[in-house]
Order: sequence, then C-alpha cells, then structure tokens
Amino acid sequence: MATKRKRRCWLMKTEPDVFSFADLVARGERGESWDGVRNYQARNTMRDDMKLGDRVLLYHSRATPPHVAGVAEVIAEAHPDPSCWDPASDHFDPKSTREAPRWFMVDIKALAALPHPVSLEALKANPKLAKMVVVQRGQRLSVQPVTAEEYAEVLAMGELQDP
DNA sequence: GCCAACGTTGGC
DNA sequence: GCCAACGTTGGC
Repeated sequence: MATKRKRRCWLMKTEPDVFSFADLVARGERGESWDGVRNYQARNTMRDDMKLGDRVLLYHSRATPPHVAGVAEVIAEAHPDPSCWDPASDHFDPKSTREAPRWFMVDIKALAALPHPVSLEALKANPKLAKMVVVQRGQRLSVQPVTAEEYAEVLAMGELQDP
C-alpha cells in the first residue's frame, strides 16, 4: 500500500485589484490556474511541492490593510504556464520554450472565506506566528510554505472551521 | 506614490 | 563568478 502523503499548507499572494479571493470564489469548481509567477523559488514550490488536496491561504497584498482573505485547495498539480509563450502577455518569456518550459503553475479553487479576515498586523502580533514566512521583514515570496500549526492558528484567528 | 529590500541581468 | 545596475515587490 502506498504511503499516504500528509496534506501540506501554503500561502499565495495576490493583489485583490488584479485577482481577489472573491474572484476565485466566482470561478467555482473550475478554480483558477495560478499563472504569471516569475520567481524561481515560488515556481519550484509549485512545481515540486504542491499536491492535490493541499491547502492554500490566499493573501491580499497591496491592500489596506494587507490580509489573509480565505482558504483554497490545490485541484491541479504543476503544469506549464502558457502565458510565458504569449508575446502579448506581460509574463512573456522568450527563453521559455514548449520543449523546455521554464514556468509552471498549479490550479486552485476557493474553499471558504475567512469570516474575520486576518490582517498582516494581526499576524505579526501573534507570537505563535513569529516564524511564519509572510511576517518576515523584506520577505516578498509570492508562494510560500506554511506549517500545519500556522495554518490552524490563522484559521482560528479568522474564525473559520477547517473546511 | 515613495522607497527599502530583494531578485535578476549582463559586462567584465 | 563578481557585482553594479536595473527592475520588481509590497508595506507604508
């Protein structure tokens, strides 16, 4: 019998003016392909580590205040991000070929909004979250790991039962 | 809109 | 393979 992999948790940033948690909710069961990531570390996380059923905290950056808005689930594992091949796209990368795609994405769907969105300030004020990546100074990774404990704590702060 | 922090690029 | 210049992120 294959060993069952434990569900892992992640945090993904999005600018709500561009694509918000409400937009993800509106996508329903189809979810959304998380295209446009052009950072190698974030890409590696999506390509190598994010698996079906993993949970994602969706974080609204450049919002007032910045906050965790809701929880999503990985519904498709890594596949090439076609926006890198589109010359009209802001994310076009001439160095990425169809034979050797450089950029990958996962698909996620919304599970539940936090009844009480959790601000960055609140995250920083919680000693249990002192090591959480998103609260580290100068930290700007758009796809980052979250421990099971941190995930549970953020949901508790947001007054959401684990969906 | 500012700008500190950080990642990437490319000349050498 | 160093590192200055440049571009981007994202809190404020």
